[in-house]
Amino acid sequence: MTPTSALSETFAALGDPTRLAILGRLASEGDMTVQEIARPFAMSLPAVSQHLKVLERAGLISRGRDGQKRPCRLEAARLAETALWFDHTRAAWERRFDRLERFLAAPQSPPASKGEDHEP
Amino acid sequence: MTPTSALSETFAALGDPTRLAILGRLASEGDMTVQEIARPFAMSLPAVSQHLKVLERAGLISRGRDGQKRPCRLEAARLAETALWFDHTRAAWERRFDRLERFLAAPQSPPASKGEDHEP
DNA sequence: TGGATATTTAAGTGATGACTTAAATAAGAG
DNA sequence: CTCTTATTTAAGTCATCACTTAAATATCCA
Repeated sequence: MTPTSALSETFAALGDPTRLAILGRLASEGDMTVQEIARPFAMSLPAVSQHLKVLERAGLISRGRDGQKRPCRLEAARLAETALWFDHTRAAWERRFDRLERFLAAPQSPPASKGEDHEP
Repeated sequence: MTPTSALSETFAALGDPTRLAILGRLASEGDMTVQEIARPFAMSLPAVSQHLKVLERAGLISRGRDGQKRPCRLEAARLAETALWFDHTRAAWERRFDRLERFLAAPQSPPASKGEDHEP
């Protein structure tokens, strides 16, 4: 569905503690202006503005306009869409296990697992 | 629970199309050696090896030893653990909506939403 | 109009990231 | 021991990233 490049761009946007904290705060406290978002961080306003641009490009937030303020809002839809990747990956993983189980349950000779020593 | 820095490191590891593809293949095809992993990619073996190191540091894969081969295995546990962030974030988001709804349902005057123009 | 507030753009810097090729290490096979 | 296979380390390059300060833009308010 979503092309891998877009997915990885979204994950890359999540791959920064500051941006993760911003999203967390938008989720629990609701829409905020850039100044409000910036307040708890020990960094300049432009730095925060740049983080917000990354989040917006990744589709994780949107911005409205309220006079001179640009309120930021979490985009829950993109969040949910991104979470799907984990579901799909886990599903593929489990499908593989099911196949393996069915194979091992068959009355033929067991196939002797190849990759040993997997807890160093 | 998981410190934000570790979470963001994991997301950063997911924020690359090559690594995302590697994980997808490990999920659906099972444990693979470095060579097998590298085969479909148009990049050198050391490049792939470096990607694997990133994934391992992020806890997303583990590696065993089978003679000269180092089979890579997806770490489903870390994957599930990472997916929890989405659950938590969505939960916080919904809690906020519940509070808002309860407030709006109260017989007092409605609070006039502040952030307008949120679909440009 | 002029001034204060909110936010972004520009331009630069140092660190990190994604590669490369060449050489090192590790282990199985003759 | 030597050859081949599997993987990693070393070292270097080029692009991107996370910031910074200074200046530009936009909007409100008197």
